[in-house]
Amino acid sequence: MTKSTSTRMTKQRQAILNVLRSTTSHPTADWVYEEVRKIIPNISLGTVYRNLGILKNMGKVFELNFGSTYSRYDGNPENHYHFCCSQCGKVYDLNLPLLDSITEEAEIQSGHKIQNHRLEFYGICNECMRSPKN
Amino acid sequence: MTKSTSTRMTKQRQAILNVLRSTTSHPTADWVYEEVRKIIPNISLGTVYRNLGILKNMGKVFELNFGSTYSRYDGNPENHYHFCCSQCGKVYDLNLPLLDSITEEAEIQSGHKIQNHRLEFYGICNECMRSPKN
DNA sequence: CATTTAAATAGTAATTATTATTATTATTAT
DNA sequence: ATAATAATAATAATAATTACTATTTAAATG
Repeated sequence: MTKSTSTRMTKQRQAILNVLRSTTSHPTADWVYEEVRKIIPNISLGTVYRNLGILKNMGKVFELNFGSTYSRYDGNPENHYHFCCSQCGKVYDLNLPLLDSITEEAEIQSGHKIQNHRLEFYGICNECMRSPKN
Repeated sequence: MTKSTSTRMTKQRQAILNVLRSTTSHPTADWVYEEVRKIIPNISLGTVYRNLGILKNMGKVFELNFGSTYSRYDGNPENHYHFCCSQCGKVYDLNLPLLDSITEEAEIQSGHKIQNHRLEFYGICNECMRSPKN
């Protein structure tokens, strides 16, 4: 196994992971960049993107891409479901049990090897319902 | 109601819709563009994008954005679930019953007004399983 | 501890999907 | 036929993300 799948936990990488774990707001790469800059002022945006990708491959971070042109990142790598507000764009975690049986069902029905699934809900969040023009 | 929500079914728009309805491959805007060019050689890529957006708003087309940096389009606007191959990137339709009850459940649990949901499965498609290095 | 080696970084340039702009063309209404 | 306006082609502009490169950093080894 000379597979040198590098994993130096640099201070940049650690700071990015810490930022992601400190919020439930599913931030964008740019938001993470701005936050980490408060700690490491001269960090590069490219470093943020590269590490988000590495952390994703390491299974420590999850990438979400809803209807937008940009990705959001989730510091909770366990599968869970999301709600995305069509008005303000905020993404919320949902506390629902995982649908394990549906994965099997889909596998049997389709013949593909299914590893995981993603479930997302769309609508208007309760915050926007109170104050419509957010 | 002077809301002139234009809807001229131009030959470009119709051709785009026809192309989308003629395939189950969930093509990208660029693929649609190339296909439509076989019929209307000087159609503009901007026209394809604009019409995909209009058709989406009209509810005739569905936009999918999986793990990629680009969108795919589906000529079937009815909600249904998808499988996306992590190896070759192909997107397949799944023939599973809709999970209506989970929507209610999520609404009650979260307090948000939920309008629709999206369910996607990821893994290796049976084609890639046969010939690994696609 | 000094040296070697390779990964990681900052800074910048390049890419790429998508959207905006604009002058022109086509379609519908009067 | 004329007027009004939606749609188009062609092009330029945006914006998120990725690639590049010289330099720095961290781990490994002697």
